[in-house]
Amino acid sequence: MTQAANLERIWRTLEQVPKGQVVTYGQLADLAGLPGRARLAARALRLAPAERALPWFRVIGAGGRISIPKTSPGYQRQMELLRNDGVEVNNGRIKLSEYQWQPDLAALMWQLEF
DNA sequence: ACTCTGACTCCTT
DNA sequence: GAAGGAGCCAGAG
Repeated sequence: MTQAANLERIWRTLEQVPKGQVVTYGQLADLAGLPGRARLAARALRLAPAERALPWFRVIGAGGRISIPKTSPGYQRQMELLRNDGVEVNNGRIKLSEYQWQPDLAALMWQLEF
């Protein structure tokens, strides 16, 4: 498995996340078939080509917290985008019990290609 | 080869 | 809660 392939898996998994729902870095890595590689998921987001228009803002830290420093401009941007999705964000926190993505089998079928 | 660093997590204070 | 430490993996210097 090359690194490029791992990034691709993460990106494709991220594309499945529907509007109004979120995933944590760890969950995204797990779903992409890369258990325990939350940091790789974070890196994948940073390296994601803009033209791909991935919903990077639907990825949050474990426990439902926005994982961007409050001092960074990206913090406010992510909150806006999430609220635009209809997701409630209170003081940088999101209720996972309500918004965490629960993928169905169909959404993960693409993985069988590997 | 080695040290640093990070859009991460988990566990302990 | 906040803070610190330890795994963690990859890229950068």
